[in-house]
Amino acid sequence: MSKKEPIQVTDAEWDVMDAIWTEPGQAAGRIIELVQLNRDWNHRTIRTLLRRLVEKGAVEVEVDGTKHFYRAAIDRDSCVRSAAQSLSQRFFSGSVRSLLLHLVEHQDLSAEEIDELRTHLDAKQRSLSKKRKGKS
Amino acid sequence: MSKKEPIQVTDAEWDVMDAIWTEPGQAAGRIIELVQLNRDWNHRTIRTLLRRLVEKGAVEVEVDGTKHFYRAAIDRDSCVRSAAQSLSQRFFSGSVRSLLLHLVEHQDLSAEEIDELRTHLDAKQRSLSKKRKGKS
DNA sequence: AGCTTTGTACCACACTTGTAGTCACTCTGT
DNA sequence: ACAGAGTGACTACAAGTGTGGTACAAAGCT
Repeated sequence: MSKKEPIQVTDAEWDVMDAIWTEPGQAAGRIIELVQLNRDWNHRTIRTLLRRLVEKGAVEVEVDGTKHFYRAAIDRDSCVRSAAQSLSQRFFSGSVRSLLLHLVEHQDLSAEEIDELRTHLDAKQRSLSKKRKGKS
Repeated sequence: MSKKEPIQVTDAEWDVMDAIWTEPGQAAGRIIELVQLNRDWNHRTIRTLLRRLVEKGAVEVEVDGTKHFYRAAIDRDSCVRSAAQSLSQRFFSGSVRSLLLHLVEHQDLSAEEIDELRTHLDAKQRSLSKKRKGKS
């Protein structure tokens, strides 16, 4: 019975999460390096963000003597999923389908991207019907 | 040379935006009614949110004597678009295509939804190739 | 052994956000 | 004309965020 509320990660914190997802189990020094590839932040700032992520439960620490090693406690894919869900919640009263339709309609997609998407949809549909057959 | 930064609307404020998008050009009283259909907020709170939205430039006021009439200065579709973009920015280094692929892969879609999506993709692709032909 | 670097813990501070309260004015019904 | 309801401007205030400073211990270099 933990994490009922989905852990609210802020914008700045995402950049730290990214570093941790990229190289799990690193100490603060390395994480700071990684983050600083993208953001021009003081190492103090990044340490603070790390601490807050740990407090929030988004990141776990393994203490070894004096050093702390960090790894994500939340999975990247589920973060994407829940972000997408909150987006569709906000604009399409929860319908991911509507979100997808909107994106297809309003974002500029190249012909190749459309093709790729269709390929994936086909695969998805095949696996769906297979599952259905096997199930019922 | 205005609005370079995309106007940061907060969660609570979205609910007010929704009311304004639903019935544009209403006075505060009506907007408060609309918001209160969904949220149990004090009318003070909603007035504050309205004021902040005006300050941010997300909403425009037309003053008529003593009353103010509000209408959105930003378009709903572009809000969805930019939200989707910031989402793909965060998780897919800006690629909306990757976001779409991820959604198709990881969100549960029914067979009907997949069909619908494919139909839209087809239409999209047709209009694309038409445009390409007409252009170059 | 002492100084420098590295690392963690705690503190600071302004700005934003959620959630309202107060003041002052106007409109409306009696 | 006055009381009460509606409306807008300004104020409040705690929690959350972005950004970084201080203090102090351990580790490593000279």
